[in-house]
Amino acid sequence: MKDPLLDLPGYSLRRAAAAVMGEFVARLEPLGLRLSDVSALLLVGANPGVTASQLGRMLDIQRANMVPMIARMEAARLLLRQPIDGKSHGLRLTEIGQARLAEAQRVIHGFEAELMERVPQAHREHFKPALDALWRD
Amino acid sequence: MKDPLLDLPGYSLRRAAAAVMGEFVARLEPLGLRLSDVSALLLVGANPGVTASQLGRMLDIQRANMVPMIARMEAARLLLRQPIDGKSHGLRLTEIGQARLAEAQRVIHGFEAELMERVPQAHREHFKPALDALWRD
DNA sequence: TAGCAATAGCTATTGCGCATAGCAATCCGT
DNA sequence: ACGGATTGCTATGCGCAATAGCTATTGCTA
Repeated sequence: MKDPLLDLPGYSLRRAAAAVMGEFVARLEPLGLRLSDVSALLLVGANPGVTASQLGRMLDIQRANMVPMIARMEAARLLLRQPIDGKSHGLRLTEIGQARLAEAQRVIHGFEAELMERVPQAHREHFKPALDALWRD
Repeated sequence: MKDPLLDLPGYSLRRAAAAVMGEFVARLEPLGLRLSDVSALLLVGANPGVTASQLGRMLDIQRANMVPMIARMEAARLLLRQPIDGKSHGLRLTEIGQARLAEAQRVIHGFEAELMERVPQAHREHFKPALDALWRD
């Protein structure tokens, strides 16, 4: 059976991302965290007081889509919002949030290490730089 | 503003795939084709008579999700289903489907060329092999 | 300082891709 | 001939992201 897709780098990118993210999501499941939660957790942890808008810009997520995400994490007692002025709120991790972040970080680092192991050593150092060229200008 | 995500190869993979696929989808829009349509079009074009199940296995798409996809493409007169036996149908491109495939191939090849151009030359030859190691065993 | 554009947060809705569960009909190997 | 596997299908739900539109507040500038 011919498969012309196998010659297309773009298809390789798509399938590789799907496979890797699927596995990552599976490892996150025991923590009760979604993919998007983890990035927010990391970013709020590293930048206490950021607003939802700033977060959205860093993650390239629309403001509208930040709302349910923040609400869910707040409901899970992972973070809290404190008013900065009349229209902005600063986000900070609760203690629960910090603990969950620490767990997530263990998962992340283990996962990233295994990910890089799966890339043949000859290509390893080229992996991230090549990908970064495609989305960071 | 600190961004710990930028150090994670997995995040680079995710964002690169999203950026690249977004751009690709945009170029497909004038043709009235979805991302998943294109892969089906390519595969049916290269393998006339394949069944939806075989297609699904090649693309790693569940049988259940093939149904609306095939139905849509059939409704658009891109392909037709002819019974093989009492339960299977062979898929073939119509003339319209073949013409649309040819258009899609032009888009694809142009896009793939530009994609590889955006990968710094030093990393270029490592790009696809590294990705393929992550999803093809 | 008054006015106005930009910003922050939000609601509501939609689309895409993918997953699971279950069903009826058909095929095939022992 | 029978039972397990396969095919195509319905129905449904989840996660992520996009768009349009709204209110209130902020902050620049004329």
